[in-house]
Amino acid sequence: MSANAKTRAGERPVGGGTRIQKENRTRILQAALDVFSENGFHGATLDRIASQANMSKPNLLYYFRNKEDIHVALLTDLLDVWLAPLREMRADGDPVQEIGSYIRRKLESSRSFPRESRLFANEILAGAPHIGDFLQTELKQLVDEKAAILQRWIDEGRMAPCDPRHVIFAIWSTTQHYADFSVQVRHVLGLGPRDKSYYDEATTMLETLFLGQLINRDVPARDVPARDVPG
Amino acid sequence: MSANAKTRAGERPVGGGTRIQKENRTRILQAALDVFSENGFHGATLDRIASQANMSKPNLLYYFRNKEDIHVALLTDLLDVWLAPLREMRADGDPVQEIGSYIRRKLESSRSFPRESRLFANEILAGAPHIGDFLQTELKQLVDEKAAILQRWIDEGRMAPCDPRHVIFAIWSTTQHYADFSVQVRHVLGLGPRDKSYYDEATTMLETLFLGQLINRDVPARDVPARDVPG
DNA sequence: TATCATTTTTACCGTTTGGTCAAATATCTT
DNA sequence: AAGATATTTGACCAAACGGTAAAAATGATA
Repeated sequence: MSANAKTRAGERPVGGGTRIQKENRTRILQAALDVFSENGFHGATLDRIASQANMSKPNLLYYFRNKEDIHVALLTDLLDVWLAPLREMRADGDPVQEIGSYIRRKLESSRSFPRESRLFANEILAGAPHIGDFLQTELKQLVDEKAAILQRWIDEGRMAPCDPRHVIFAIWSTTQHYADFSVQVRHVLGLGPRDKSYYDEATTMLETLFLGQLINRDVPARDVPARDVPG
Repeated sequence: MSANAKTRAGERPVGGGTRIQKENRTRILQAALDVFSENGFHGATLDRIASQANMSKPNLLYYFRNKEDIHVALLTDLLDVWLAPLREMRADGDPVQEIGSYIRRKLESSRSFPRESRLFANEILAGAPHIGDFLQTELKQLVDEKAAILQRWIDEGRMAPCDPRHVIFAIWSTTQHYADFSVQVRHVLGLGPRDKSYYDEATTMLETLFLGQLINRDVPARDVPARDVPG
């Protein structure tokens, strides 16, 4: 007699649901990613998400119980993508190689998933109300693990002594900057609203920076060693 | 006969207004800074701002015509503070000195004005709807000007060839990270909710990084030069 | 094709929110 | 103290918002 005859897609049946449910879920999440990443949680409305998904609001609420559930679903999906580049860092490589390729992976991630990056940034800025747990457990664990690799390199004299976790912070901030603050980057560089051409320059610069070749301390001071630049 | 007998504080009289007006304006702006920086523009409500300022909502709206005006007023005040550290960069110093002290100023700014930093970050994340002009004109101009100084150092062979504007971006992102993403930083480091002790480590690390001493490429590979770390 | 579960829509509700208005109160000036 | 001006408040409003209920439509199944 099935006490729960009336199924509700919003309750996430274990098996994943019907074909229509899967389709509509992803449609909703795609639309929600657009709207949340552009307006933040409070700036986003169910009406806008629904219309972006070509769907009525009650229909949307048939698949997700409420606004927060959509947000949490997006964040949860996000975390794997977010962790992936760091997970790939190997202990048996050398610093130049490993840090260089980590930077490239992170920049590529910013270029490919700017909406996800902004969603994450918004959540952190708001005080991480939904993923505080994740930060304190899973993320902290991974960072500690990878920081130990860097610490090893420090002990070997291949890196300067410093808290390696801050090195990771620096890579996060510089690379994500190009997704989260892209408006500022483009305005300062004088680029158009969709122009992402700065990523190549950014890659060059960040590799140079993190591989310790930005500043040449051997050139003492003053007096230019004749360059072909006039003026 | 004075066609405008009824004065409205919200219309910003040129002279600055009465004593009470000045007091209440700053009270409101302080409260609004708290609320906006914690919840973003859409997450903030006039009721919360008013109660934070120990003031009724209609009274608040006597001093500012609407919510957006408060936000714009905060942003406008902010921009000077935001630009100050970069403005101080001198052309006649040397790279190590100038970049080092710029980083320290920026970090100090993050530590002292985290709410302002988050307000700014929120505005950029939202697409800079209110300060797009500022970014394209005033900020771009200043960056171009200071980038020219860095370019000079590059031409002199004292810095690696790269787009110096991206160097500035890197300094912005790494330093502001400690204000905007402080929740993440604290959770990963395992610190309490108000602990800012990480700023010293951050300063050390960022100076090392930007002054090109993070990685020692002279130490070739493998085989540890005997350290007192077991395992 | 009849039956049943799933999906979608229409109409609606209670609350919150940004904002107004007119009256009441405080402050300043003479 | 009186009058004018500046400030504060309580009552209120329309729109937007998150969310619900129930019926209608669609799809699956036998």
